Amino acid sequence: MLSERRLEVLRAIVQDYVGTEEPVGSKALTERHNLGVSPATVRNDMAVLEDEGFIAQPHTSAGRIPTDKGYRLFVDRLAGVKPLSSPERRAIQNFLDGAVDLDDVVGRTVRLLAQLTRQVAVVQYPSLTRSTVRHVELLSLAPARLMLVLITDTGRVEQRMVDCPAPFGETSVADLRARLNSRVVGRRFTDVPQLVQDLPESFEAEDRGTVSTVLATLLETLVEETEERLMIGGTANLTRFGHDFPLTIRPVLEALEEQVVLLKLLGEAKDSAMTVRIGHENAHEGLNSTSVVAVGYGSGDEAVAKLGVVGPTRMDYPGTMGAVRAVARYVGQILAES
Amino acid sequence: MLSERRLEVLRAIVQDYVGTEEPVGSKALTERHNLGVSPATVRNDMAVLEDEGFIAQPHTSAGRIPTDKGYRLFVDRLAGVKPLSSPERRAIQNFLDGAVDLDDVVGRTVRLLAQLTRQVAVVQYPSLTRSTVRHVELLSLAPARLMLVLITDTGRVEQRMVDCPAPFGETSVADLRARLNSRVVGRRFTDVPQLVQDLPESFEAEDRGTVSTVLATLLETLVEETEERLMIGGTANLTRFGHDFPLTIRPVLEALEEQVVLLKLLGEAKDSAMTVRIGHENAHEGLNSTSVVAVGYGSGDEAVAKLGVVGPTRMDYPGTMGAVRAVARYVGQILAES
DNA sequence: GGTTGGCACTCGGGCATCGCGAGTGCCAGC
DNA sequence: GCTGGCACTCGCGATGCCCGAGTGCCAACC
Repeated sequence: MLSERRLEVLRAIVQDYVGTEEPVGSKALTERHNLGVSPATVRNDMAVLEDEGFIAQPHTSAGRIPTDKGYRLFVDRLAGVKPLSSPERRAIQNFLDGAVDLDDVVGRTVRLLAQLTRQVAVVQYPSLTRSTVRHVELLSLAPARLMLVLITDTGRVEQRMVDCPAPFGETSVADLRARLNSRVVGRRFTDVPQLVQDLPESFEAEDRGTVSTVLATLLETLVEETEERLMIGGTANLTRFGHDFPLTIRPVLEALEEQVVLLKLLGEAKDSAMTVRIGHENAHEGLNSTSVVAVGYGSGDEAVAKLGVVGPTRMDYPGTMGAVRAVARYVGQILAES
Repeated sequence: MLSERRLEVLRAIVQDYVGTEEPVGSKALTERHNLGVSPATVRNDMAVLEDEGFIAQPHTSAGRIPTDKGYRLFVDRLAGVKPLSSPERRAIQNFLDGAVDLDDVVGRTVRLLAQLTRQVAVVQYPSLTRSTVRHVELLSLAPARLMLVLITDTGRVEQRMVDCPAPFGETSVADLRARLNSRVVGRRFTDVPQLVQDLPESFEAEDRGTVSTVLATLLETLVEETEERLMIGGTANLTRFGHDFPLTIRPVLEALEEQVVLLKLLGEAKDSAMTVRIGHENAHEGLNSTSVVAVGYGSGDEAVAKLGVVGPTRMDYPGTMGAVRAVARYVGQILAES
């Protein structure tokens, strides 16, 4: 078990390294933090910390830098979440309040988060999985062609064309629309399949084919659109990483372009709790030298999607976590209002 | 006026430089292209080309590299547009054919273009300005709350909430929906305002307020959504730029994040014709060392939006132009079909 | 035992030096 | 107008050197 002071030394190392981006030595440490002991003592502590794998030297006779394990300990036990200043909070609220629709909310959130943390921001669109249906609309475009529009409680709208096997009259359209809505409005996506299962039977034989087709399309939309979309921003901040660019930045940009990777990344986080994945804790190789701070957000109690930032392992964890949490909270509010 | 051979020398320089990324000297030139003259002659030609500002030396006693002006001449007079191979064409078509909705089409197009050109791809969503209305839907969510859904011929769907000044019955909703559609379906957005101008008058006094509100929201949507959205991809390709990264890549990433800048960039291009803006021809400073190749695409004859790529001035212009043109063409087809 | 000052040692980064070679401009000759 | 020759330039990479920050260890001290 590490003594109190050694933890203190680790904390100091992390803080200094995050600030200066340079390996930190024993002398500099004692000068900047009054630990009450001499550099020699700190050196001994550092040797222990290195043995335990919390810090490492890039090369002999250089200062120490935290390892992933070191950051992990720092995040788990040494760092709190730094709350934002109240001007910052106000700025967030003002900025987000101006949004006109869902796209705008997400867009603004990304920009806000990127600016606040000076890192790459990732915001997932509210998932349809946990959403409920606000309305299903059915429009007749041609005798045998319908348009199906699905509106969710999070303000998302999806539409699909449906080619009917047989002409489908206006009254039938209205009928189906009404029955469909009476069954699914306010219900969860996951519940919809069983709720509409027996619907074709209640129609005339000639219309059953069309009704089935419409339902199939609806279910397909629910499934298909459950795969989530997301928006990223602040990639220019990647250039602040280090000076050994090409190698560092490349794989990160590549990873960021693969939505699947990002979705998995965010998805791994447990529900609404804040998750921090450090360096090699990220499954994806390209992100081995980055940390991901993510948290769920939602219009109610439940998280409907995640948002977070991707930055160098050498990041200001307390500040970043504070910003991420605050933004998630406000976005949740905005969504609940609309 | 430059002699035929000098133009040939310029072409050779551009081609070699694009291929090798290194300043090209007189000797190497004569070895790789059989110009039928000696290095000494080429040196004289190069001196002239340099005087005229088409090429430059990074430093004394190094080879020459093309200037923006040199690339311009190359693009205008020396280079054709390289058509894609037929396997490539087939691949494009297959890839795009799998798209399920507009978002998907745009997303696939971006990825395709980025992959094909190995550069940063930018695709603008089909503009609403030139679009026509396919359908307007009006749903009653609560006695005094409506949802307005607008569907365009390019498959885009926009929706807005409308809070009515007074309760609005179902029959009135149906009435308004029908009249609205009979007037605007198939018409251009720009024509809509006058087409619906006198609509409130034909309603009962008690409903006029609501009708006006709905119309106001509709017009607002038309205007608001005329400001275009776009999608970018392939930013990882920026890392192939040069080896002097941070300085080069940073401003480009920043510019790419500002949608306004990009929209202006694409917008500057004349209608559907292919435009190439080289280096300093780009108004935005961050893009001074990049070239933009853009072209309009559309579902019919007219361009409804632009797409293009952003890459280093040192790019394979014929190949890039070929890819951009081909992709634009196929996307146009896809949109026309749906 | 933990802490401290002292000391020899290590090693990377920065800087000046140097030689190589690609490339140039110019000139005289064809 | 083209060509071969030639002297010159200059950036780049390799080499060697020094400096200083930082370390590990040890003996002394509390």
